[in-house]
Amino acid sequence: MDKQGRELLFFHSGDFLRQNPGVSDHSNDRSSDHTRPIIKEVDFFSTDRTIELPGTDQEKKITTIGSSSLVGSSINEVFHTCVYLLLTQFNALQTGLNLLTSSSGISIIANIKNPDNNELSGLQGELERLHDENKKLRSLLDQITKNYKDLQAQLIMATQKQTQGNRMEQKGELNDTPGSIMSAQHLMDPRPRPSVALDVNDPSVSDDKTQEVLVSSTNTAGTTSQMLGKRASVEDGLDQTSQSWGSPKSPKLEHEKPDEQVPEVPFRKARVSVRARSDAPLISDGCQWRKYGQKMAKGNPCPRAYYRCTMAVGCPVRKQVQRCAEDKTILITTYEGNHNHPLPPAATAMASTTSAAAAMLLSGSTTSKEGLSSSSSFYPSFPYASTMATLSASAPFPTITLDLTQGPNTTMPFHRTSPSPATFPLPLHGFPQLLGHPMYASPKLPAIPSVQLGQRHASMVETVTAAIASDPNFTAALAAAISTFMGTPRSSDGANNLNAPSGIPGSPQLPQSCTTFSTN
DNA sequence: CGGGTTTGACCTGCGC
DNA sequence: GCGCAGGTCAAACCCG
Repeated sequence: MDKQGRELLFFHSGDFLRQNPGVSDHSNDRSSDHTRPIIKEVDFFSTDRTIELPGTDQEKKITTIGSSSLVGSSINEVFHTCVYLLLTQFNALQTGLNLLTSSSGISIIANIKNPDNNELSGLQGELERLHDENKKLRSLLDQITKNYKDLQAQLIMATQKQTQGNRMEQKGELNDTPGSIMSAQHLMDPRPRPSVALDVNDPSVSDDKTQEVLVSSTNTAGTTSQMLGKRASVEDGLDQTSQSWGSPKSPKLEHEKPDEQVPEVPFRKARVSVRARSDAPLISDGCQWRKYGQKMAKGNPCPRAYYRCTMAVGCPVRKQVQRCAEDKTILITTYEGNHNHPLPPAATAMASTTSAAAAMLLSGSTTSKEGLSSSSSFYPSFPYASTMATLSASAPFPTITLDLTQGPNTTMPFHRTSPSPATFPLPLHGFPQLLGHPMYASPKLPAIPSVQLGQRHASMVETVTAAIASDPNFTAALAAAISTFMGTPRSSDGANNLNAPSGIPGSPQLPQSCTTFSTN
């Protein structure tokens, strides 16, 4: 069992774009350039990471990554490297620009107050130097963006190659499995590729024995991740005990479906816990749930209720609902599993959020185990990220906790009021990485029951765009990188992808990739 | 009567 | 091995 402790913090892009203490230190002390560390092993979840500054070393690093090592190393690792480099590069760059601007302003003021010619000339020289450096930084930013695009193209190519290789292996192992069309998301998954084809679009797939797998994989990449997780657990010899929510009863579940001959494979399942203030016994997430149990949990006077999804027979999704022992106004809803059925619009948001969060959790779990810490931040340089989404290290399952009960920023540009605080369909369809945004961290997350899905989706896109648009130069690269990291839509999903109201296959834009996420 | 809830029993994993 | 806690089952019950 992998009990690797982890804490994952989602970040608010706009926040970290504006703040970076580590870089500011550097900007004030240019002599520290030579001491900056070089990324030797990029760990997306590393907790002991120093933000680096733009410079030749990193340029070389990016060039190296962009030109080689794609084939030899895990695509996931490579991509993590890319994303991390982009983040760090831009972090440093952004801060550098801001500080330069600030420095320029100080220089001007100094000129007014001290009209000494020598000092004036010195300040002007400094100003020019700063301008030059500003230009360099901007060009570097352009280069980073370009490198990212190049790397993304290489990633796609490598993905295709690897997919082809997997098909060959799959044909060798399972003659009855159809060829699969795996998206980059699948290859982003750090786990080994499954030997079971997951192509749901293949019309030849009619075998009931594989239907559940196929259906599950149809809806989202999240399911694929979990299926891949199953495979990985077996191949790695890790986690031999069932880690599904129904772990003790999972064999029984198998018995309930005698014709279901998908092998029982233990796998790690990520949980997504949502903390929200609500007086209602349940949060309205759009799904239909049936309560199947209730227990008194230790250390909590409030009972824990167990629900399973009843929207489709055999849907593995379950959730636990329990009030916080410390604050009974806080309702803790923990989701696990992926829906194996189409979701109604109202349920898509939450399902996508939980799925994507879980996918991200699982995706990063194997690439940087050594860098994970139970008490450290995912992005220590993102000051607003704390308390937004954390990953529990003590939990038997990797669990992301999305804390919606507190927000660091009360100046919410997108705040909406709602007459019905009992429900809050999260408008986070596929944007789990933005859960750290103050908008979604409001103590009173608004419900938008009257808003049509399309409108909500559109406004959500705008919201997301605004949230990460602190710097337009970085928006495209970061959004594409993160969205791909979180899960690229399967362009082959076609009609099966009911959660993609307006998906644009192949586009690296954030909204498209996210719309295909569901809890499957 | 069908579907959902309640609740005690049971199973399983884990720590000591 | 034993006890505890988490999770699930399933019969009884409730409700529309």
